[in-house]
Amino acid sequence: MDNTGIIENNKTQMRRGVLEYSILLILASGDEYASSIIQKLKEVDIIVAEGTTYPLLIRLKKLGLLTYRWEESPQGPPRKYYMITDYGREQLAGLDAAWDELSRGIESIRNGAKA
Amino acid sequence: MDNTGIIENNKTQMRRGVLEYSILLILASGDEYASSIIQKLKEVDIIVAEGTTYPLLIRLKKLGLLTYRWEESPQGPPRKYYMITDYGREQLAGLDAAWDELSRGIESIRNGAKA
DNA sequence: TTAAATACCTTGCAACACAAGGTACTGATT
DNA sequence: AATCAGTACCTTGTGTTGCAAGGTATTTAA
Repeated sequence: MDNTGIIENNKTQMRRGVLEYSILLILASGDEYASSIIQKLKEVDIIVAEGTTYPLLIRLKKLGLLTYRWEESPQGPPRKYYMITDYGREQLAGLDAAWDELSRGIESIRNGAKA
Repeated sequence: MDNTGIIENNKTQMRRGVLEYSILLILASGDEYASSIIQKLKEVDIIVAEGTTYPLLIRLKKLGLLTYRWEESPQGPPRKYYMITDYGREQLAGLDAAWDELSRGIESIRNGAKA
């Protein structure tokens, strides 16, 4: 049995849960296009694939959390800059709370587990 | 559009990522049976359904992270007490690291987002 | 024997991350 | 003008898995 398999699989699982949150957080501080979002996430070790990101951005747009505008690129095809909406900021506040709650929950179990 | 829908859905998503981790953490500090695990998770606001827990425990057992023993109950049917294995403890260490990494990642984005 | 409480488990559905594959624009090199 | 490399967008198919709903079994008490 491959030891790293379970861990790797679970890291993926953990990431899944916070992906939307992470993306909203990034966009809350400035507009970005898909590739730059992926890059920024990679920088903080939250690795995400293109095939995950594009559908997710489209979903968030449909939900009204994001909009976008096209912008010329210095090199290559135009970029789709995503922007967070007011509604998106509202929801982000809720996600902040959800993350805090989850963190507290895990910390509680962790400390309890030290017994 | 229902405001709470997105948040609720996302809380579920976040929970998903840490469920295996949470269960291993709980079992690391003592043997428990399914219903008591669910109860303990509820106490720290990590709500999980039976239909999620039973298949998950079975999966973790198949992976060799857990084993179980039957034990009589003071009331009602016998209980299946799950126990973490040595291998499970090894993997748990990896999950601890994964959780820390994820937390750090989110905190980084969050702080960056305050700009 | 019926009911309530506890505990176990399965089935079917829906959500969703990802690998792989595809399209299209730009600028540089042949 | 044709080709290639780099960048950027997007879709399809597959597999995993959380959950609601429904089901089985044991014990105790009325």
